[in-house]
Amino acid sequence: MAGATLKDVAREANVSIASASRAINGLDNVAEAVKVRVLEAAARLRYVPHGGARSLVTSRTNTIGVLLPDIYGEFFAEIIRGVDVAARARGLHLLVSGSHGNPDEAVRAMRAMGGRVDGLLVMSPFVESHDLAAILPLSLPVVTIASRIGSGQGSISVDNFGGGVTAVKHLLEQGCKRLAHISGPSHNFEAEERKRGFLSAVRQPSPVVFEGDFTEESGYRGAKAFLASGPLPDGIFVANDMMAVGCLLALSEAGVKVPQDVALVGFDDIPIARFTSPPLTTLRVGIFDLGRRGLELLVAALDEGGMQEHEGLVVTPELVLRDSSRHKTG
Amino acid sequence: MAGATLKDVAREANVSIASASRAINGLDNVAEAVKVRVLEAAARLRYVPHGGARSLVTSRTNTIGVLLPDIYGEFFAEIIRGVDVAARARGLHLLVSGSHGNPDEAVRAMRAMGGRVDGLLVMSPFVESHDLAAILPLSLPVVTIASRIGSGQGSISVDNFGGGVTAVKHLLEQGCKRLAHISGPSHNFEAEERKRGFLSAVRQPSPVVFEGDFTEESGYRGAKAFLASGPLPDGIFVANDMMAVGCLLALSEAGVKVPQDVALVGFDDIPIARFTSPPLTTLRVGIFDLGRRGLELLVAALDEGGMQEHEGLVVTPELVLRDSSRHKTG
DNA sequence: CTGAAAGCGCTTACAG
DNA sequence: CTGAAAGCGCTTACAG
Repeated sequence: MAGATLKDVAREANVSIASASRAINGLDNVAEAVKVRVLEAAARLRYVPHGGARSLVTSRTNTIGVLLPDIYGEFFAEIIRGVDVAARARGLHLLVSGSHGNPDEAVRAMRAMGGRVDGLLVMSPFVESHDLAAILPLSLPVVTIASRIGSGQGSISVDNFGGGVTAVKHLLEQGCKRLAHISGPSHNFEAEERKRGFLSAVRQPSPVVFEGDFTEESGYRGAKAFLASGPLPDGIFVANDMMAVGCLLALSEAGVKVPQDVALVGFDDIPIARFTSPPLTTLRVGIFDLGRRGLELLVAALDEGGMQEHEGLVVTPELVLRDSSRHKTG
Repeated sequence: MAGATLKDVAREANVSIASASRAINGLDNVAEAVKVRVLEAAARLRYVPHGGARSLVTSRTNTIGVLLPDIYGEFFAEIIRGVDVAARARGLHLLVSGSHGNPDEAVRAMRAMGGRVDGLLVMSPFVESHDLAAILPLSLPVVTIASRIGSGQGSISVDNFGGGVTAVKHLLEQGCKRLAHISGPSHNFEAEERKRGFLSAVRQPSPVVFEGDFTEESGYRGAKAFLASGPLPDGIFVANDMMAVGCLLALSEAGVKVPQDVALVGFDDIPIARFTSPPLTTLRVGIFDLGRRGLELLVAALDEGGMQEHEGLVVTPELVLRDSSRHKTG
């Protein structure tokens, strides 16, 4: 009832607990007969090794902590999936903590994970370098994904600025003259970078920017705002696909044709993007790969003993051309 | 460098490790002065308690294992979010393992988690009761979410059959005469239940059923198939919203009007559902709540010592009425 | 190939 | 309020 221990298995198999341990762990310095007897005993007793005891003596938890922000939906899921697949391939467990709405919560979560993981994968727009430094044991490798801080043993980030520039250039090439932007929330680092890219590439005196919050609804409101005020833009760069979907709906309700009247470029290439009407031109970041490569970077750091500095990896978003931006008014 | 231990903290604070332990854990049988000194020493040394050692002696890991199938997207993310929020409120950690494409993998993952968690939250269409029984220590409480097995210390499931019935009844009330169904993959338990509900409620000799796989693309193909063969149905129950989105696109490309020509009902109420054109009538299951309540059920089982049997909780999907089904040909 | 023993870092009666 | 000591379940030199 209370869970069999290695001692129980050893007794049942008539061997020492040292031999039992070796058999369970598949070491080769065990007689075949002993191995068989131990494994059978273990199965009979439903023996499950106590991970804590093991990690106490090996000083390895084989667990990676994953700290996520309070982002919902596809993006979140894809990152985890990438991390998860890569972790399983290496026999690593994942201790996940998500939904941190503010820096304090995130820091508390990191603290709580500290003693149970070999390394940390942090994806949080909140956590600052000095928070990390204050809270973690010196020896815990940290890799950040798409976060503000670039410290730790490595980082993977997305060139959001470059993505914004690419979007604008593309719209200009399509012949758009009056560009507008629906941005993400201003406290979000990635959102700010995309906006900065937009502003730096746009060739207009004072381009219209509507601040959304990455939800479909705010995209809807953004388009409504454009429709209500002044001349309608003929090209909109929307900071994520979710908002672009809301934007499409508002435009379609207003009888505005996409891309004939207004060309649209989103960001993320969420699965739904190719199924909107018209399909959405967008900037794709391999989200799954972001997670996968983040974990790989962390594992590399662990293998090296943890203290090497790695350069930040920067992933460039790729323009995925679909009908929502085939403008060509010219 | 190698991480400070409680012994280091005790030495630094000039107290016994017993007192240090008490101070760190906030017990009240410690002199205020000692408490302060210990906490300061801990901060100075960046002390982080070793979770394994702690769980070894308390026989509590304060960690819940979460086993997920290889479902992507919203659903997955929302479940985790619900579980995560509820877990954090109780100071519990989450050990997550996802993307299990087959029973063996799922069972292996459960085994691996066994010795590191206080209980298991299983969401998998694959795992059977006898798998559980064979693999887990007798004492590990298990709660299943939306899974085939209803054993363990409790289960939360969705009345998928009832949802299918509700969808059909609604379509019939709208005046639809020729119903069709786009189903999920046949190896999926939930998909089968929805189809069974559809078939049992539909009043037609041999209703058309297209087997999809829960992706937008298969919904698209399903609609194409209906368009290509025989008389077009005037009402379609699509087994999830993702496929319904693909379905909408195919219909719109073919110039078929929704809901005038064909009424549509989806399943899930994913965020995008209210932003399709027309907005999608669908069956909503509070996915977040499914996760939250699953964790709560598990915690209750833990508190009771783990061995109580609980009844299965069944959540009834709720019809969310939107324009895609306002048919009224009559 | 095998076993006795030390020790990983912690908590918790127990005695004071 | 405090400390010395036992022990949680495991792995790993070490000696045989």
